[in-house]
Amino acid sequence: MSVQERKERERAGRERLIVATARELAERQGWDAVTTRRLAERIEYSQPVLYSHFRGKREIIGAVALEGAAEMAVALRAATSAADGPRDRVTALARAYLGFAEHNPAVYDAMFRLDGGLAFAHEDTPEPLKDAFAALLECLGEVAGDGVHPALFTETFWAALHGLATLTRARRLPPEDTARRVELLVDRLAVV
Amino acid sequence: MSVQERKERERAGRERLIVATARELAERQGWDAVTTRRLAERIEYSQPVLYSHFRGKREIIGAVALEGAAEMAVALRAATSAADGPRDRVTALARAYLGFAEHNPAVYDAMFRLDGGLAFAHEDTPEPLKDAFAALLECLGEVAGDGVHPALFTETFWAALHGLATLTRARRLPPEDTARRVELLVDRLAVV
DNA sequence: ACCCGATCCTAGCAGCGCTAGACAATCGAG
DNA sequence: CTCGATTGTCTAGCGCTGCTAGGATCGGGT
Repeated sequence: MSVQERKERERAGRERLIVATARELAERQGWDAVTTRRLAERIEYSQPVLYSHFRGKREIIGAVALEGAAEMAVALRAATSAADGPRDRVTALARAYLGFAEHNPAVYDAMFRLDGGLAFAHEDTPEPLKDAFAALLECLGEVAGDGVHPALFTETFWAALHGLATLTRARRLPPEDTARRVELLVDRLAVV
Repeated sequence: MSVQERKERERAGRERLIVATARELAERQGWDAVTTRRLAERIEYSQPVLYSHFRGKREIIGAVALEGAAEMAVALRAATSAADGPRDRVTALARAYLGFAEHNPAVYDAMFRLDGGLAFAHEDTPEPLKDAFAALLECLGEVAGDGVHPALFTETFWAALHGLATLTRARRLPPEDTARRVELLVDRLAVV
């Protein structure tokens, strides 16, 4: 029995290695550089091994996305819990969100830009994604204002942050004024 | 001399054909389906002909993006000019923007999600892109509010719309509540 | 009528995601 | 301890991608 357990542990370890390697490679050289061949070479196995863990490249992206979602949830909660008062909490949340997107662009892409084969806004959405949204909701629900559904407010605020994150990184927006845009967003959207 | 002119006309016509075909194919089957081979086959020329007009696939995407930007500017101005009062104008603008993104997803992707090799937020940004931003600015500058730079306000509002457009289309947001999210956005962001 | 330059196509390169089938290592039964 | 079955891994290859070198062909100018 322990032989089987050891094998399963090794398998799980290798799966983590695949995800971590894919993430690192994507973060360093972009997702285009994450090819099954390169990935296989880095983990020192042949290509088909990847397909014994994941159905394809899509699912690897999805795995990175889930890992990222869990980390983002932690980062957001850490930022909000360190701030006093609803307004400062929202500002801290927004900064933490954009900071995460800026410092983990490949992970952010895996979560929200690429197709990782994950379900969103469903009952069968994976737990880490629901939890990341919950982290947003916990903070933003406080400032939705009267007569506005907290989830709807959260979605809208999130969309605004997502727009800032993606347009800035795609050089569609000059990065210098990000702080002022965030300030404007918080000032106008949050009811305190 | 007229021979040369005829040839140039024919060349220009073929270039338009390439762009239109790429756009149609992308709109119908997604950008992944727009391969140089398929594109060449549809215009009834061989692949290398594409490269005598554009440096590569990237530039073809860029050409579609420019065409789309011009159309979007027209659509936005048409929507705003049909509305009375700043508030209704902003609502109309937001709806027109999201409508354009929804009905021309491939063109929208070419403009804002894919790399078409175009410069943004620069002095050497192509004219159609600057003009599309100008169309936003004309309407949104009115409602920036005191002490807020119109361009900064426009960028922020635009980012929010972009976030809604992309997250909705990527199924990250349920599409039913789009209208309410827009209403919330206009209510809170625009100063009337 | 001929030549020469412009124009276009055939063929091919390296790399992609993914998989069939061969091969080796390991396990359980006799 | 040996043998067959199972499991795990690799080599090789398919059809596709974006892109390009080099040869053929066509048409205008002399």
